[in-house]
Amino acid sequence: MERLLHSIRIGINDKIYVKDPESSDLGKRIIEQSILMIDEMGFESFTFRKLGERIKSNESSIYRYFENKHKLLLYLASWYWGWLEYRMVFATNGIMDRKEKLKKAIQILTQTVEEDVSFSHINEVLLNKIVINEYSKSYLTKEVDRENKDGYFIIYKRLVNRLHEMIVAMDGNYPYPSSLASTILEGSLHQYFLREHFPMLTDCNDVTTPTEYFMDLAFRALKPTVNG
Amino acid sequence: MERLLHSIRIGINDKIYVKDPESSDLGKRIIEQSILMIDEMGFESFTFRKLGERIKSNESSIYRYFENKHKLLLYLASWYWGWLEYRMVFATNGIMDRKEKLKKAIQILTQTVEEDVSFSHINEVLLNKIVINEYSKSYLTKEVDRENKDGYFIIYKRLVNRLHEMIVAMDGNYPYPSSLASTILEGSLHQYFLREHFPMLTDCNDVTTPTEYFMDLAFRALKPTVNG
DNA sequence: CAAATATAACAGTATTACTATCATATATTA
DNA sequence: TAATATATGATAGTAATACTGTTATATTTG
Repeated sequence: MERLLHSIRIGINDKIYVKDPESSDLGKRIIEQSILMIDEMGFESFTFRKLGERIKSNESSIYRYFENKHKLLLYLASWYWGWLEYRMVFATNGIMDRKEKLKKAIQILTQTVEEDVSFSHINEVLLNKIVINEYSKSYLTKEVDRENKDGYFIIYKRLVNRLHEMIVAMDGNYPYPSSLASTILEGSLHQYFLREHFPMLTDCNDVTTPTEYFMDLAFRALKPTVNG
Repeated sequence: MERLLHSIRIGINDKIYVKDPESSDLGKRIIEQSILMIDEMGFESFTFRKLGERIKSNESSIYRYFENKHKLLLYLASWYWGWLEYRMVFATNGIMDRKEKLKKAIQILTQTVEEDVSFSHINEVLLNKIVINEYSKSYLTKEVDRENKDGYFIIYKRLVNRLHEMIVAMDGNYPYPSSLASTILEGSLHQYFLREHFPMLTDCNDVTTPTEYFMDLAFRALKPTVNG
């Protein structure tokens, strides 16, 4: 599993980038260091000029990979969701019991990436933090409909849909499977954020995880459908 | 009720502004027109220069009310949550039955502001749209802990806490009342956003509302506590 | 009417988010 | 190996942003 993950390639919509960052050493350094820098200074303070200084490359060279930092964020987010999707599909693959399958999916999707599983240039632990702190900014824009049309959110949508399908498989009578799926994914990012910055607004802490909360919530809401 | 709402004043942390915008005609025009402009062009494209042109005032005059547009957003958001809090407290005030009280609270908090109830310079319908599209940006920053310490999010926190208390009152055994409260508030903003831009990711549409979804979810999760 | 205060007008600065041009290094292929 | 294509680097430049500062002119208040 570990080994497999090291060599997977996440298929990202090629409209997001100008030149594929996986195709060169400079491209990989752009990805690697932008993750470190966005984590350190936040997306607002992060600029291509600063990134250029950091990787000892030129600002204009970075523009040859990404039109702007917004597109870079879309790339990082797509990679993250693609990576999570892969892990989820892999982990739930052999499970026949629908409840167990959904359980495993929720576990993978709402868990933090605790240990650094990365072998490559991408640090998934930091990328997870970036998604918690910055992902909303990638779609809360006036361009969201055009960018959605261009397929920039396709991996995220596919992931929500996979969860939706597992919910329907377990309880075909539940009336809000899509909303529950999107609530679990978005809500878990939010609970992690609250745990860090607004502990009064969450029950999640060192001992209780967002995973436990959403696992409990989902199975209070869902009742197994008797298979036909 | 309508009349009362027209004359209420939301008590907003005076560190958020340099000069109280409620204290002058220019201040009110800043609030009034910034709501219209942020709704039209989005928070990123909105600038004090443009606002100055629109209200035929000077950029530097606007800076005498708000340090920057981020603080203005915090002001608008605080006003919105304060207004919602007022409506919720008012609407649930006389209700003795704990389940009915919580129901009413969830209804007020997750409903859109359908009709323009505004009498004053604040358009609550547009403000609700702004909160859906921009609120996350007010706290997803590197300054969140300092700003939280300075009390910039106090009204929102109080609102989540009120909902938390109603949840506990109805079901004292439920283990995640804070998380459920924050999920309902944040999640309903998210479901409204999805309904508008990612309809595949939600079951909410013209006939099904986020209110129905969260009402159903909350009461699947909670079971009345037998009063002692 | 005088004094205080609020607002307007204008200028100026550092930074951002790019775009453009040209030079040079490296890789490819003929 | 020379010619050529491609990638990257260095440098300059532009319009816009996010302010700050100064001075002039209204408007309010005592």
